Amino acid sequence: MLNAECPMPLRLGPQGLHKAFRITRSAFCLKRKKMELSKNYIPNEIEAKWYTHWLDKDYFSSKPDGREPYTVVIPPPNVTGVLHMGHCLNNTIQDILVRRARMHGKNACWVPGTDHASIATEAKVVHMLRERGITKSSLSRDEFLQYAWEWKEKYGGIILQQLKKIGCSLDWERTSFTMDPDYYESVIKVFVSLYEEGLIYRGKRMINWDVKALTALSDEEVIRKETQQKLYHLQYRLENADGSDTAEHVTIATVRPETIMGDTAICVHPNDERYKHIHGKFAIVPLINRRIPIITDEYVAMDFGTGALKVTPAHDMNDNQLGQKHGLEVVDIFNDDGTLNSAAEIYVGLDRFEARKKIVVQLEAEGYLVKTEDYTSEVGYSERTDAVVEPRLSLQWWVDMKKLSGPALDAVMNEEINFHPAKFKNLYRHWMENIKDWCISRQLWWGHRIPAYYAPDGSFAVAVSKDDALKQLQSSNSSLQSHDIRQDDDCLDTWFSSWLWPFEVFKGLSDPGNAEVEYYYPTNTLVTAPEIIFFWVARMIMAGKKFMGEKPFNDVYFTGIVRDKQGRKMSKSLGNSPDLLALIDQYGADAVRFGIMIASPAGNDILFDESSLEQGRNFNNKLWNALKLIKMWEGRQAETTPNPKQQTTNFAIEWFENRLNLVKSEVNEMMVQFRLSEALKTIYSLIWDDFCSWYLEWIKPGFEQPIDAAVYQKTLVYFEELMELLHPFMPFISEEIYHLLQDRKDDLCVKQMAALQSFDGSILEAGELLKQVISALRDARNKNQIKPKDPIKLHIQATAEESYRSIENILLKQVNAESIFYTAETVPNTIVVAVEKDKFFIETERQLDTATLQAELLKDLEHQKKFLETVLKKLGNERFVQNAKNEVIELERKKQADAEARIKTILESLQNLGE
RNA sequence: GGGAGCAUAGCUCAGCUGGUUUAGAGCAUCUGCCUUACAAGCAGAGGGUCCGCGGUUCGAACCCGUGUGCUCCCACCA
Repeated sequence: MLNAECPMPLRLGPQGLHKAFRITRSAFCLKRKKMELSKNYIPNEIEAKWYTHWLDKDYFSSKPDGREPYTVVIPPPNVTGVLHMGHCLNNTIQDILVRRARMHGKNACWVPGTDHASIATEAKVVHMLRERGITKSSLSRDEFLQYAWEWKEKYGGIILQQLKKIGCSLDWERTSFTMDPDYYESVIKVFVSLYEEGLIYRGKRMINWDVKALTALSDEEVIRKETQQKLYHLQYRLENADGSDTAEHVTIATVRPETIMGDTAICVHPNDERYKHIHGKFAIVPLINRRIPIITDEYVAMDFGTGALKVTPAHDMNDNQLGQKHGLEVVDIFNDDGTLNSAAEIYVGLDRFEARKKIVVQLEAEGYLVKTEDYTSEVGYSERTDAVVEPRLSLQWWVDMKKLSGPALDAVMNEEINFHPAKFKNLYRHWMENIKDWCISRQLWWGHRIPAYYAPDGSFAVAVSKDDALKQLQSSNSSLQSHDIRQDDDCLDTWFSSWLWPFEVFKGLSDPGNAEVEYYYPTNTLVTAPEIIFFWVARMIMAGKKFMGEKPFNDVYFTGIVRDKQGRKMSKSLGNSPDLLALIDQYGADAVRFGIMIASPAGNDILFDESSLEQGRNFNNKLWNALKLIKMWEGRQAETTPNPKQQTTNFAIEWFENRLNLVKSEVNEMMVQFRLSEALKTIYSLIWDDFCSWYLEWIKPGFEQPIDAAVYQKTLVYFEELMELLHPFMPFISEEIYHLLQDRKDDLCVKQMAALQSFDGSILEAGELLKQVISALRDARNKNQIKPKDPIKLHIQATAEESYRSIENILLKQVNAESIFYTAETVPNTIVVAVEKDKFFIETERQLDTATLQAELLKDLEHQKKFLETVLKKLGNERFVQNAKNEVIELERKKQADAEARIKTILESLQNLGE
């Protein structure tokens, strides 16, 4: 395996990598002077060299000017993040769009940055402190934050450095962070203004509680997973209203027996015949003997479990609603960390799942457990800590989403913002139409602290500063002093800052109307994963509309989710996520970019397979070898002389030039439609098939022969143009080849692409015909076991002889013919090959295997006859002839003529064989 | 329970507005080549009930209906 040693350490701090690039580059330049082109392409040094060069030249930095901007803001990765496949896909796509825009005269601006990721970062810091023997609870808020910033400065943002390895052309001077001072200020401003408008409120509601992170979670942060559980059937003794024993029982089914101490009712369906006789009675909660009422509600499903439901308003979303409806008592039996509190009366201090085990044992021992069933249902887990989420009643801050969602929904539905692929519009609409209020408070220290200030009497004020808050509070209590009031301890949900990202990176809120935001906003394209369409995309649209009065972007490109070969999502816990940096070292960044792009149309999940990286590496190598071939000709140019071979090479040039123009238009069209992988495929095939396999072979001079100087110069131009097309996708090798082809002072990275040119269809057709002829003749050689080295004599019976005379040279070497003759008659004892209306007779020394040939011909004849039949049937159909478009009918006539000609040839050939 | 999407070669996928479709590409397979750019390569080949069924149409991989299978999203049946 070719695994060149990495010239630089893999993981470096923020400054290290750039430095490493510089050192490598100078070493490389020294070596370069006497360097021959290596056998295979070796990417590592070349990639480091060019990235440094581009940075030195400041190509990625953007300032407002007279050009049209092309703006992309990076979806800010977590500051704790490490580059993985998803990032690689996402950022490669952005880089392709940005580089292409840069080469098309736009002022391309791609803004990098990171997200403070409150839960993830706080968890990392807590972990780091624990290793040093420090507990969070022993620290003051300020002390903790000091450690957190220390951690952020030291380890945070590694991912941004890693993006350089894959070639991302980000404007590094614009690197933003969601907790930069200006940004922080804007987040607070937004909170205050939404509060003043009545769109933010404080309320006690059921929330999703993360018992590990000790914080509330928004609905979107809860992952529901199918979980194997047990459904326990528990018997509750019944009492009459007067307290006398009925000697009856009611059996309920529950998956959470540890919550029975929080039960405050048992509920049955009012129409359930089985339970009508117990309406109005009371049940006794086992183990703790609390007396609770039997209530009725249509909410209960009669056909599930036993049809009787225990109601625990403190620990279940539905039970809470039932509780409110029926005025039930709320008994909260859990502490913050998921252990039982004194309200539980028993097993106090024990973890909820430990308590469950013990309670089940006790219930069974005391005869309350009548049945246990296996049961699978969806359980909520914290996205960040994977703890089972505990529904909990709690006082939190909320955003009223109803008013914000309207304009954001419209913007997408009326295509002011375009989704690619459009299918995500439905998903978006569904969510927006059923939107719920957003819980934005988090019980964390790392993040934007909620700007609410409390007076000792519990009243509070929301303001951008403590002083402002004090003034507000003093209006009702003039004796209040600054030291009397206390700021809310909680932080805001991370998304409450990232929803401002597309404009706040240009200080759209902290410095309203500044020249930058006026120029760059709204941004052009957002590239992101469909997973965060609600978390982020929807909220950015709301924020853009609300705070800037304008959409945040024109287009949203949704990538697929990168999965492993078995279709599983890549995740840390599965360990199926490959080490991206190791892959880059092994295959090269261009190959990785190629591999991940070649099979990933917008919105389709991609099954990651290393073989596509191999394909990318092989493509690099192909390019490298084409370069070597052309470089061999550099010193062997001959002045143009009028000789018969001239015409041949003219044809090749003319054909490729037209082909290039055609493909350029095609690629352009695909790029406009965001069909990136198709565009890459098209370029790949243009280079490998048309340029290398056909064009270069057609113009290739004989062994140690000179090449026509004009042809050579044209070839350089074509190769450069191919590199131009390829550059956005594979920036490193294309830049390298651009410079190795000729001594260029400019750089491909900022080269402006020429306007599209028209192409001549008839030349392209002639080229296709030539390819067909060559392939057919080669196939005939193969089938007749003519060794590649054995030359043939070729007889051509053509409708237009001249067209072959002008390309004789190409034909001679492509099919290894020693001579070409033209004939009007069938040539006996030859292999006959028909292409369109022309016939080719291969004369060879070799004994022909007539039996095999005959069998082949008969098979073909059969096929052609069948085909002709279907065509004739179609043409015989009056309604077809009446209704179909003229071109379609013409085409069918052509098919008919071709098939008939072909059948005739086959018959002649069979006759020829018989002789 | 509600919604969305997908089903094309052994595998991964293209196939945009129904007609250049006699359905393509890469990988894998087979045959022949170490031809002085490239064996990480070259020249070829084989391989398909376009998930089943029904319909619309002169014409369907494509549109409609239906069945089956898979995936994802949303939702409070303990």
